[in-house]
Amino acid sequence: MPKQPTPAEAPAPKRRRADAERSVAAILDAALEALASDPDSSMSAIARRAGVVRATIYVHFPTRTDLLDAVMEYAIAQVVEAMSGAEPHRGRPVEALERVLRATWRQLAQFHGLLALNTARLSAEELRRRHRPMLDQLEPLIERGQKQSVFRSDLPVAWHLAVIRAIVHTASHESQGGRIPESEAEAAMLSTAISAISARAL
Amino acid sequence: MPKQPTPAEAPAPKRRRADAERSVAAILDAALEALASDPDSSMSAIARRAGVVRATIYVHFPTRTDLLDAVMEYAIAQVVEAMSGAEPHRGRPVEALERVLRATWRQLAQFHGLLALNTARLSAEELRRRHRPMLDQLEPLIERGQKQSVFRSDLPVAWHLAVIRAIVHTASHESQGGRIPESEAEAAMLSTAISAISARAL
DNA sequence: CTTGACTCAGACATCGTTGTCTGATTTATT
DNA sequence: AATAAATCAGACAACGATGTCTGAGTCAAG
Repeated sequence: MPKQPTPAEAPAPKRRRADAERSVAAILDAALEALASDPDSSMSAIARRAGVVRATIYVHFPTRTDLLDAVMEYAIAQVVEAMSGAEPHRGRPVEALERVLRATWRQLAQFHGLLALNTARLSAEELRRRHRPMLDQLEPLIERGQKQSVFRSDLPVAWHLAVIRAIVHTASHESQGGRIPESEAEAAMLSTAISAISARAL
Repeated sequence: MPKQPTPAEAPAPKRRRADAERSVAAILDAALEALASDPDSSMSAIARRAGVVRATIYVHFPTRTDLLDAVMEYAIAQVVEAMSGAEPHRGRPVEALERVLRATWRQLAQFHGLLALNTARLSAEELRRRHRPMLDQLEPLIERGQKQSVFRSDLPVAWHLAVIRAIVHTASHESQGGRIPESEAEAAMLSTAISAISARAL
């Protein structure tokens, strides 16, 4: 399947003016912020935050659902990039996990609110499908740790992944609520995550 | 402070007809179910599920917010009752924790959706204040475990509580999504929760 | 500089939801 | 059986959100 005659880049082959490109970016960023703090943010609110008129959003995203999908893809791409940048494959599993989580957790925290949104509007399967890219970054790492008997093997990988996700979100939640400072939250998250999935006798 | 001249029971001193009592109960139950599956359920939807006309809800709950508050109080009361029924104070900390979680987690799962609702409409502090009764059931248990060096003392109790809550929710989520059967989810939840908060050398 | 793409300002119809009200009917209580 | 309480059925206004449209103005690219 070689290149089509149309000189299309991979995802959005539309040729837009630099102008429009900026608008889309602004809208995406604004939507991310707005929806993270309130998943029911209206199009007006998003437009206002983006410094744009509401109708402009509809030029680029025909419907609210389309915008939501785009925002989700945008957010996940950012997280995946941060994760893979932390090289999950390198070094001993425990250290690799710490490295990845450290690099990721603040970002995940930022997008925390989006989860609520998506659990509401998407089926569980669909949601899982879209989160896949993030899990794919961690899954081999966990499996590697299991093979080395560093992580518990009596529980499925999927469970470990779910637990780690939950602990990361907990840390962001507790720190965002001012219950514990960010640095302590990070430390607590790391050590609890390790504890939770580590095999008994180290 | 002895009894007031008015023969008032503790919470709701209103003298209602048996009739109305049933309606309120039906509405509360319906709202619980409806909101758990969709936090944005409309009054119509709730009324329909309760086998009642929408106007009837407004007879007992002047506004949507009032209903939401009542539902939340109702749900929390149920959970607290289940928890205290499991006698958190009795026996060794690890076993007591297992007992309490086992008795509670399915119920908590049922109300899982309400959390999303309340995080949206309430401030973090207010939310925390209302969840207090549930935490109060667990807190002494965790502290007891820490004093016996069974649970980690290098992390605050509040953190342990948050982690436990997160793990329970994760279990309910994974099992509800059909990723693992309920019994396995329960086992995984228990053993992970213990792992997460236990001190290193048992 | 000229053209076409893009944005703005503001209006509009449509829809669903909340909250109120009325009058007729049923039901619990005594 | 009589009385008061509660529900029903259905209408209503008010509101906010989505999505569409128009016409005028602005900006990037050739």
